[in-house]
Amino acid sequence: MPELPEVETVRRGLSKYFANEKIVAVQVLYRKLLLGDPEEFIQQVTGSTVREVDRRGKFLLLRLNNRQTIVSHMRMEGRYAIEDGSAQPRKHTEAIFKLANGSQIFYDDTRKFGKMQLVVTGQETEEVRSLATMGPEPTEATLTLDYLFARLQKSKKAIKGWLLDQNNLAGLGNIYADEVLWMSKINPLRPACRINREEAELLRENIIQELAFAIDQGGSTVHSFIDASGHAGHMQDKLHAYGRVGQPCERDGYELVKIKVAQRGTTYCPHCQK
DNA sequence: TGAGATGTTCACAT
DNA sequence: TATGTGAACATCTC
Repeated sequence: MPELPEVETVRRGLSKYFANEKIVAVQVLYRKLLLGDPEEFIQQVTGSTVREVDRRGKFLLLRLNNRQTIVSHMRMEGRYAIEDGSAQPRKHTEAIFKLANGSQIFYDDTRKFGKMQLVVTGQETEEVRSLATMGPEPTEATLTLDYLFARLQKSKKAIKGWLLDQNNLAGLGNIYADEVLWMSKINPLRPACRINREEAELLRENIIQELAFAIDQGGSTVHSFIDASGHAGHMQDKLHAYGRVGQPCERDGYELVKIKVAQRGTTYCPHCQK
């Protein structure tokens, strides 16, 4: 379940392995992976070179040398893997990029939710609507307290759901939303507009620090996430709330409970998250 | 055996 | 406009 830290980890892996190697062939084994015409995709990508790999929120942007960009979203279980030239497609392999150096990059997706789309470089926001409306990246410079607090005040939504909305800020998913709320001692059901400025400041710092820390840990391996070279992350061992239902809160020892907020499983401490 | 849970985004309903 | 719900899928658990 790639969230921002996992996508960033994959981005770094792909940057290294695509690294100016020509893509000599593309195989698409699941046509619905692609938004747009599959033939057009294959034709444009074949013979091109990935100059660099960018990221915006949970989207990967593979910059080709022919003024095209592959916009890739892994959704739930999408996964890139580096393989040698003899590797055969697996049950859920949806696309294969064969590189000039003989290696292959597989895109696998057990649940088939992930999507790829070819767009003209620079036209991403015109062609991918969620990129056009996406909120700021969660960094010190781009996620300001003034923005965060003002935007929180405008919404009555439960804070958990608010944090998951990529239009408010980019990159948080279910795992890290639970984590930053636990760290900030905020109840996931609290309406966004009921968070005061001091709490917003704390929330902001926790979001920025937690995501940076998770990237440093190579992401969380909870269900299927593995980086592009096949290594699991370590972040799952550092989580305080997500996946710890029934276990004692590390702060006060009370039992963590699981509820549903915005249709998503949400684990929190009812004693210290107010 | 089969219902329910898993989690991201979009389309649609209210 | 803002918010909520179900669908797109496959797999695992109870």
